[in-house]
This record gives sequence, C-alpha cells and structure tokens, in this order.
Amino acid sequence: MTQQKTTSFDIAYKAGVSQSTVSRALSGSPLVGKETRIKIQAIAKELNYKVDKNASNLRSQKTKTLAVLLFDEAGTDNTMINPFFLTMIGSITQAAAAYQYDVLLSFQQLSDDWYADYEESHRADGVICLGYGDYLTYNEKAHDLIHSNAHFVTWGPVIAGQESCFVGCDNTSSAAQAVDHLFHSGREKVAFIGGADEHCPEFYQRYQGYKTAFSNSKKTLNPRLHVNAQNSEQSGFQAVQSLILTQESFDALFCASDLIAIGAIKALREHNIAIPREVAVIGFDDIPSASYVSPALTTIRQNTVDAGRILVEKILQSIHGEQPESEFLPAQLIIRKSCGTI
Amino acid sequence: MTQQKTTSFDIAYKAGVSQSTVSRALSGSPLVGKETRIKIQAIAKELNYKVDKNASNLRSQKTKTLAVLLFDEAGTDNTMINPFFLTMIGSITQAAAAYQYDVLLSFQQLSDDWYADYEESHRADGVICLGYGDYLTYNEKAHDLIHSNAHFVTWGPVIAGQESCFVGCDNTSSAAQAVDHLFHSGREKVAFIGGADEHCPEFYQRYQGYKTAFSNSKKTLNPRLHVNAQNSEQSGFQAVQSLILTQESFDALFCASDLIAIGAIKALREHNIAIPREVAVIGFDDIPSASYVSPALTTIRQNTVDAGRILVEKILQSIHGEQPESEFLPAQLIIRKSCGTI
DNA sequence: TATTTGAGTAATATCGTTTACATTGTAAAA
DNA sequence: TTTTACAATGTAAACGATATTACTCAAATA
Repeated sequence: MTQQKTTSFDIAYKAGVSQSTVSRALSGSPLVGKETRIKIQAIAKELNYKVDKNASNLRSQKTKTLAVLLFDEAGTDNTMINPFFLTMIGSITQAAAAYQYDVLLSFQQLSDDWYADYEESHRADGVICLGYGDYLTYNEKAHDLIHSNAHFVTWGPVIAGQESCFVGCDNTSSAAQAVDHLFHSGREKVAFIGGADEHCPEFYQRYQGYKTAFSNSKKTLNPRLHVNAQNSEQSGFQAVQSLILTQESFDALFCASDLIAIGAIKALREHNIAIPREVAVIGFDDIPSASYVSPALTTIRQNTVDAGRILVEKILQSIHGEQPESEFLPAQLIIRKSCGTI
Repeated sequence: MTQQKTTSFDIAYKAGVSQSTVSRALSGSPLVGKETRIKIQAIAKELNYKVDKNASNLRSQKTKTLAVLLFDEAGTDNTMINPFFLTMIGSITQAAAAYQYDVLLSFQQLSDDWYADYEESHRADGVICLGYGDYLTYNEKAHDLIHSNAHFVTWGPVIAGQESCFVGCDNTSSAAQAVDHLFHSGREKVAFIGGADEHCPEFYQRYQGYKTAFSNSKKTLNPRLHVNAQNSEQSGFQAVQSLILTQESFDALFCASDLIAIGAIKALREHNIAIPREVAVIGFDDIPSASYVSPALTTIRQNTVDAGRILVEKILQSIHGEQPESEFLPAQLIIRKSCGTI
C-alpha cells in the first residue's frame, strides 16, 4: 500500500546501470547509447517512475514554472474576479503549456514582496503580473528589481519611460478607430464616458484616442461631452444619466469599457432614447455579455489568446537572458447593432 | 549584480549560530530561544532571505501546492474556456491561499497520466479535477489510484457508487425547484431542452429533477416535450426550432444550461413567440450574460465561492489522511423576467 | 558534592536529482 | 603495435533545506 517511492536508483538497479545514466537517459542526453536508453525508458514506464520535480529543480536551479500574479482591485469583495483576467489566465496557461511550463497562480494584495515570494523562493522562474495598472511603472521597488535581473513582465498600458517590459493593447489607436467609425457613419457629437485622469492609464489612453480621432477629422471636441466613470455598470449608468440631465446634445457614446457601455445603454433606455437611432454606443473589451445586451454592443476586442502567448514569450525571453521589448497589441473593432451601421 | 543567492548558511554565519538553528527559527520551531529567533529573523529580513522552496519541499516531502487540472472538452478550439470553470479556478485559488497553499494550474487532455504528472512527480500534494464529467467515476485507472492513497477530488455530479470524493451541485433538486416554480406560476406544458442520456451526468440529473417535479405535482409528463441539446447556444437554438416545428404546444422551457437557454430565446424570438407571455424560459448556471439577455434570464446559480472552498477543504482532508465524503451543494433559483413572475 | 534534568544549540545524515570529472572500451590513425 | 579520439558509462560532489541525534551548560534535585 504505502509502497516506497520509486527513485532513479531503483531503475538503475533493475537496468544494471548507474543512476547517473538513468538520469541522462530520461532527460534525453545524447551521451547515452540507444539501446541503454530504450531499456531504461521501458523500465521507468514499468515501474511508473516520475522524476521528482523538487529534487530536479533544486539541482538544476530551474523550475520550468511561471507564476501568474493577479492583482484584482475588487478589494473587499473578492467574489467577483474580473472576467477579462480570468480569460487571460486561461490563455497564459495554454501558452505556457506549449513551452512545457507550468503555471502557478496567485491573487495578490498590492505589496512589495510579490517578487521575492515567487522567484526568489524558487517557486517560479519568472512572473507575469496582471492588473497592476501603473503600479510597476514608477514603483521604486520595481526599479530595484529590474536592476537585479529579476524576471517579470506586466500586462498593462505601454507608456514611454517604463523600465520593465509591458504588454498591452493599443488603446489609443483602436479607440481612435472606433470614434472614427462613428464619424464615418454620420455621427458628430460623440461623448466619452470614462475616467480621463492618468491614474487609470488604460482609460486615459482610450481618451487620448478619442481626442486623436477628433483632431484627425478636424472636428472640434466639446469638453462638456466628457463624463468620468469607473469601470462598472453602475458607474456608467450614473455618468450617462448626469450627461442627459445637462441637456447637452449628443448622438453617440464612446465608452471606456463594456461594463460602462452596458450601464450607459440602461440609462439611455430609461430616458426612452432609441439606440442606435438617436444615440449610437460603442464599448471596449468585448466581454462575453457584450453580444447579448440589446442592441448587441459594438466594441473593441482585445485578443486574449495572442496576449497570453506574447506575455509568455516575453517572460521566457527574459528568463533566457534577453531583454524583451514592450509591445502593443492591435485590437479589433467588432461592429454590432448598437452603433447603427449594421 | 548577479550576487550569490542568500542561503540559510549566510544567515547562520552572520548570526553566529548554526545553520540548523536558522531553519528552526524561521519555521517557528519552539525549540529555539526567543532572543536567537528575533535576531535571526532580523538578519533574514535584512539580507532579503527567502527559504528555497525546492530544497524545503525535497527534504520535507511536502509542497504546499494543489494542482488544479481542467479538462475542457472544447477540444480542438482551445480558445473558449468554459467561463464557469474559470470562475471556479478563481475561487479555488482564493480558498487555497487561505490555507497557505499555492495553486498549480494545468489544462489537460483526457489521459491516464494526469495524476502521476502532478502528485507522483511531487509538484503538488493533491489534485483537484474540473470538467472530468463521469470519467473518474468508472475509470479503471482512477479505481487503482484510489487504492494507492492518491489525493484527489473531482468537481462533478455526485452519483451513488462513486469510489472517490466528488463535490457537485444538487442538480436534481434545484432543477425540480425551478420546474415547480413554473408550475406555481400557472405553466403546465413545460419542455426540457438538454441531453438526457447518462453520458452527460449533470444534464441527466437536471432531467431527473424535471421529472421529479412532474411526479410531485401529479402532472403527466409529455415525452414529446423533451428535446436533446448540447451545451451551446447554437444547439439550444436548433433544439427549440425543431420543437416549434413539431407543432407540439408548450408554455415554458426548462433549459439544462444558460447557453442553451440563450439559444432558445433566440429561436423563440425568431418565431415571434413572446417571452414570457407565451413561453417562460429558465436556464441553469447563472453565467454573467444571463442577466443581460432580454428578457433577463431566470436561472439557477451555483455558488462557486462555496464550491471552491469545499473542494479545497476536501483535498486538504485527504492530504491529511482523512477520507473526505462526497458532497452536494445547494443551488439557488434566481428569478428574473424570462419566467414571467416578476 | 554528585547527579539528574531540560532548554537551547550544534553536528550530521538525508531528500532525489543533475552534472563535472574520471574511467573504460573500441575503432581509427600513426 | 602504440597512440589518439570518441562514445558510453561510472563516480561523486553539489543543490539548500529539514529531521534526528548528540552535545553543552545551567539550575534543580538527592
């Protein structure tokens, strides 16, 4: 029942070779003869032998494991995890598997020990950070880490002057594209719903894109058509409600996220404003629900599969001693009914 | 730059004690004097020392890590991971963290090596399986594992005669409750949309609940009101379309999943059947989109937070040598507009 | 005073690999 | 025949901790 664990010595004994030969044979070293290898592999299979990961890691000082650290600002209510990040975790895991890496998952509080807890304790060879916003952009500890050859990449807005590697979606130009689409379909008075302060860099970039579209089209931007909102349905609802109350006229809403857009749609409907006839709506993210609201939401889709793969590739580069570059990912405008061109 | 890694020897040297004392002091052993402990802790912090996980694991033969294995039948198209499982992964990770366990995540193909790859190779102390359906219920390899004190629990339907520990939602009685709710709001001809073969045990149990509700209310079940469907929007759409074509009369649909229900709603709408006036609809799962379809979908919510916590508790019991019992989790009927009682 | 006790610490043996280095055997080159 | 080269294997030293056993030195007991 509680049989002794099979070790490489058991295999060696049964195969009549030394333990080191077993190790070499199973790790695919070219230094071992073909016959010997086959024999050893057969015995290993028969005895149901598996290399002990801890011993192997300890000796080789590699773990073949990536830590994925998720900082979810949900804060007190840990129940709801941002679905976008969950999807990302999925694609990271799959990308990592393609390189024979395991993924160690952890939800974090914003702390300075995240790195030590994973790479320095040899749990993982590198760390992928999700949801850290611009925390790692200017943080002093992060600065130190970068200069002590730490291995980590961050999903987040790519901003000039960042020292470490960031991978993020091309917020600015895809936002510009969305607003441009509204212009081309005849809308003029496009409002922006979402935070525009630098504290939430993603929203800020999307706001920049919104402005770019205006200047590219030589249209003048009405600052009263910008209303702040947090990334939630409720906040989007309130923002649009207050916009309506200002009596300011508008014929389209560009929302900084789908959640905001969904709240916005609710507010419009409550005031009997027809979508898209009177007001067109565009969101950002393409969360699953976006296609189910009515009218179905036009939005910008970030390719999470590519994102996961690229994050993994960058962190592996870093582990192998290269210095990965930050990278923008293109996003795609998904046109549905809410913007009125379908 | 590439400074030598700090080990417990460095601490020992600086503190003027032996290395073993350092180990004890930091692992909270009561065998070490108070002054010595404080001194050692201070030095450890100063030198930014972290216990090497691999060395520690190797020696102690424990990893403080749980493997979460997700078998997602999506198959060829790995892009879309079942959002329900993603949520589950989140709650498992958070529950595990509460017990100071890490989570190692892996997507699997259906294979017989999943166990060896994780616990036998000492990557993890135990394994939580998601999405294995009834694979582990009757599988011979699983049988062997159970009798060789392997540590694993499975999320899935609890079925009599299972040898290992399963945790699943109480499909049968919550389905019965949902159908009962339809009866009480005056519906008579309730159809069931979803597979009823034992191959998908969850759906089968939900079908059993549907039947139970009929027999409890002494109503006779019309077998022509049962249409098979897979767990997808498209399949739900087709199923309901074919039901409509049979000309069989019905005033409510109980769908085995929300995705099916969403497809069903589409089909009804295409035939200009009013929801809920002519036909009420109830789903199962409460995926995020359920509240966004229109009319908002009445459904049955599985409590993923509890589920994650219980899975973790069971696997820890198993690791500690106890024999955890399988367990049902209650589910909750979430009443929205699609069933017409709101 | 001699002996016991026990708290605190030191010494040492693992845990199961990987890997640098040493050794052997065989065949080609001198 | 002797040397050389190379391929295949063996030997043994890490890797960095934990666990067990053995020691020290004070206070308590006889």
